[in-house]
Amino acid sequence: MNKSEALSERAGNETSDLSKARLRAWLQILKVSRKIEGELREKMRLEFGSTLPRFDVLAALYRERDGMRMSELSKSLMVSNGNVTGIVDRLVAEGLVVRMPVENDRRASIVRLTPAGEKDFAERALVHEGWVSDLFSDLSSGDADALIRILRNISHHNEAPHHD
Amino acid sequence: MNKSEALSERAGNETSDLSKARLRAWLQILKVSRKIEGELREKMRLEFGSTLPRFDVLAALYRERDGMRMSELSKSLMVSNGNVTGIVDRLVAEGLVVRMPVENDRRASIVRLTPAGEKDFAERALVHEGWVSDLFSDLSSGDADALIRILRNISHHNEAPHHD
DNA sequence: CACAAATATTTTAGGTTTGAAATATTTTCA
DNA sequence: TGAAAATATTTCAAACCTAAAATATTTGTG
Repeated sequence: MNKSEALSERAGNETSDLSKARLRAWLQILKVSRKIEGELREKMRLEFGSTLPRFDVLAALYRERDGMRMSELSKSLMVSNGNVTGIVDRLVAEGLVVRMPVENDRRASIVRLTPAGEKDFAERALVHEGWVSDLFSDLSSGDADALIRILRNISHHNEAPHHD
Repeated sequence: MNKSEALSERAGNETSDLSKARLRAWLQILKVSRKIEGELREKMRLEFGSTLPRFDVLAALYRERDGMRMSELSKSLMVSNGNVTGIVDRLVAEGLVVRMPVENDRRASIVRLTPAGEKDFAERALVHEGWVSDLFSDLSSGDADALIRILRNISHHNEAPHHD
């Protein structure tokens, strides 16, 4: 705790100005992220008859054309294992991804895009980028860079400590 | 569209550098917001045996001590009506809020904190602010202000148009 | 007044999400 | 080798969340 923080602390449970500024920042992040997510969810539903979580899975698989394990997928998306199971099930039912067995490990399976999945995602990704750019049309190039820099700092500090 | 944007547009569906910067900014917002939300969810569960959505409802009601209608609550939290019904049901079961009839309008009801709800929330809010400040401990006062300014711009641009 | 339109909320169906338990398989090591 | 530990995934129960339909009530209008 630095000097000005220490000075502003009192008995009884008051909190510092810095702490309050950080709380405001967090609430603002939450507000923007909910608003944008809601807009994108609606567009996704109306234009593609699909959902954001499915789009996220397709995006991850599009970056790894040889496919990913379920566990890699859930780690990359930062959601639980059980969650990915259901989303992949639906994408399989839609014919956009397939599950393939892994040589020498019958516990695991590799998920990858079908040709239809690749084609659909490529189209959707372009449209999606346009939506985002529209929703952020007040964000200048400089502010975008500043935003990314500040948020990366926060991300890095909260990076999950990896086991060796 | 400004000159450099126009110059970087091509036939066929390429997108501008600015559009890509905005997309990166959005993905970074999403990443931070998921990470922080996950951390807070876990702390909320372990320390209070509760959840973020319930905390959010309590927070809204703490700001409006005379209570709010279900519709005001869902508008303020930016979630659907039906969603709030379930969360309030659970808070009622826990004894933290009550539903009261509205004079002259039997369709509506006012939700407000019980004394136990006020007491519990006041305690939790202090702890919560501490968690947030820790999670954002790399965020300087200046960066917090910059972040808030930039995000407010985005919020305002995407403000729901109100009906008169 | 009657009755259509508007409003406030709940209910419903379908999907997303978590954490924990269950299942299946592989690896480790005594 | 063979039991225990570790790993990969699915299943499960409970909660959250949305959009749309249903219910109940109030308001506006001919």
